[in-house]
Amino acid sequence: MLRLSKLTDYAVVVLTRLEEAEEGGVLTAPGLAAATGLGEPTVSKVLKILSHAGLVEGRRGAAGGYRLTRPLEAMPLTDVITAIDGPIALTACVDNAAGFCDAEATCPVRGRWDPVNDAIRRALSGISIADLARVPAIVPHPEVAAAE
Amino acid sequence: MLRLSKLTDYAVVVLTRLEEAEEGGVLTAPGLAAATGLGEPTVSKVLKILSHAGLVEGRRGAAGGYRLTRPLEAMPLTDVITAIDGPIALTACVDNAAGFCDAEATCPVRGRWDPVNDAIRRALSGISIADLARVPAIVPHPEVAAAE
DNA sequence: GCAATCAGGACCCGATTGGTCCGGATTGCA
DNA sequence: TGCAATCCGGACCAATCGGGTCCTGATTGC
Repeated sequence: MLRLSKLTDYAVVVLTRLEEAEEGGVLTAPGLAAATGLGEPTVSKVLKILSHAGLVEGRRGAAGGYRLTRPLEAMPLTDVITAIDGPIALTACVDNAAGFCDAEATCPVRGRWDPVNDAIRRALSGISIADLARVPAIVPHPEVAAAE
Repeated sequence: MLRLSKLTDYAVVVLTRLEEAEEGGVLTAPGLAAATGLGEPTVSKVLKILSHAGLVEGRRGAAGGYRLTRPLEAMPLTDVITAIDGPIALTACVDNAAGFCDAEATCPVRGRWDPVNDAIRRALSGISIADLARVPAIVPHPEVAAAE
């Protein structure tokens, strides 16, 4: 798998749409939901998480909404993943997260994945949300273009 | 998260142990289970998957067991991950896997994660199981060494 | 004062994973 | 030739986790 959560996927979409439509103003959660085609509660949830992480800024009140705190080019993908999926670590038993294992003595994988985590972290840190945003992203359906 | 399954973790352990103890012979699944401290059915399951992927070779019969088909140095981590967790792809909607989305027109993330998948794939392909095996792996417990 | 919006949490449902077990096939040995 | 040991393949169940929804409160502008 190595799959990250759908929320992260949604986050990228929302962030992209935020930068597209932002013209000095703010966008509301329902507005973003309509623009992205996602459910309103889900979009709201994503925005709340992103706001918590400082990637977007929420403004309450009648004319409230959300606003980017930084341009997407200055927003590495790792920030979004970390915000939503937590720290980047492939296994449950990472450096300092564990602390209690039923069989710590016999557990043969302690700390072993660190280089892997590091490699992934490095690979991801070179990608910004802007890099994902400018991908064409609308390609003809693969099954149509090249039916397998 | 970005977490991969525990089975992959176990696989690395089993493979490492397999190379350690192998001296031209084979190791049985129960033997490996005892050596790794994992459950016998689980080890058996891992070995079956690895055998399916061609990473190990199972020999039936009375003096049967499992044997590595290649040295761990020639076994990239991606092979193990692919064998157990399936193809490396971060989202459900990857290049050719989808084909049917309820809202394909409004889905704004189509094919967007490809560069990310590629980056991760590249980062992981440079790591072999041997690289993980030779990590000290037994460090003093983090909570003891540096209580947070 | 009212309406609109964000903020935070609780909650439930579904899916995926982890783990176990069983019967069958194959091989070596007595 | 029979037996025992082992792998092989599948089905099966329980549990954890993530996805998604909803509700109530706090804040702000009109």
